[in-house]
Amino acid sequence: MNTFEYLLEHNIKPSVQRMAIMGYLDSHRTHPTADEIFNALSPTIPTLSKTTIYNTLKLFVQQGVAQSISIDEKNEHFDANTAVHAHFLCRKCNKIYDAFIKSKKLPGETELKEEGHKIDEAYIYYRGLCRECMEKELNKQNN
Amino acid sequence: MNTFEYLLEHNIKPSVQRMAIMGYLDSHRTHPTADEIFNALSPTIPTLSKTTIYNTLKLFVQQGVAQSISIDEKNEHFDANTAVHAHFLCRKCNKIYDAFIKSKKLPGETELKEEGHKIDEAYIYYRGLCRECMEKELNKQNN
DNA sequence: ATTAATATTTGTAATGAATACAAATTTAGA
DNA sequence: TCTAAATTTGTATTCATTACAAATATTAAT
Repeated sequence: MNTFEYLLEHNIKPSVQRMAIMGYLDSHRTHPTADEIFNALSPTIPTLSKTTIYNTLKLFVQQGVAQSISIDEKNEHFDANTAVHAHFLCRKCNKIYDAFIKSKKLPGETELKEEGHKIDEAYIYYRGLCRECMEKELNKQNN
Repeated sequence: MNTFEYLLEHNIKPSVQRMAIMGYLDSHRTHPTADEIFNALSPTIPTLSKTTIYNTLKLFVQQGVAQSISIDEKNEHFDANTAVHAHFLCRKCNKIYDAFIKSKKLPGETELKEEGHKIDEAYIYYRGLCRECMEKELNKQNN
């Protein structure tokens, strides 16, 4: 991805900080929090402020180059993938997994539209235990 | 609903506070926050503490008599309807609407299960502008 | 019934992510 | 270069939620 062009196309002036944050989000599809992004970029941009991270992420969401994920009640997570897709949070390791969505119609969508509501955003969240953590549990028992 | 029996059936000892909170949740399907519940019950139970509200709601969620809705990034909302159903948050009036789900399979669910993850909870959230608020906007323009 | 053990509730203090705000810096335009 | 606007920064604040320990209520045992 050409971060510079991509931001410009979405009416975001590509400052050093914004490029760095977008670049990080694009290359780390791990749904990082504002804090994680700050810790990752702080060494290379020593003057970086956490407020800038928050401001920029809010701007990114507004301009449609990132989506905010509220699957984790503690922290807000961010995703450079703005397409509607499902997220799965593992309660053990707190990793967030993606899942593609095949169907065009999402559950309840038709009903809400028929009632006259205008839908702007859609999120599908799952929580549970991921495969990796389940395997770890099994190994513990067998030792 | 017989609140007393209902709590007992779910291994929750029906104290005065718990009955009141469950009763409120059951009779007010408006997805209230902990604060709203506190303000509503505080007059009738003057000694009521906000910590009790939080403790009780957490217990309710654990025991499966309520679900927590994180559609609103400011506050956690609660719902006595524990069935999986979609929620729509109006960005203008902040009202949360329900929507029934017909299909048994939720988007992305099959993929996640095939990858070996165990799903315990599922949420479907929408955000946008509700019918009522859209009509208000139109009336403003026509005056 | 009294006492002891347990569970629940309460109030205050602490936490911490997110925001407000104003000063400092950078960028763009004349 | 100078001025205005935009962006960034740092600090202070907010506020929902949690931690914790004391107080109260409930249950069980003797």
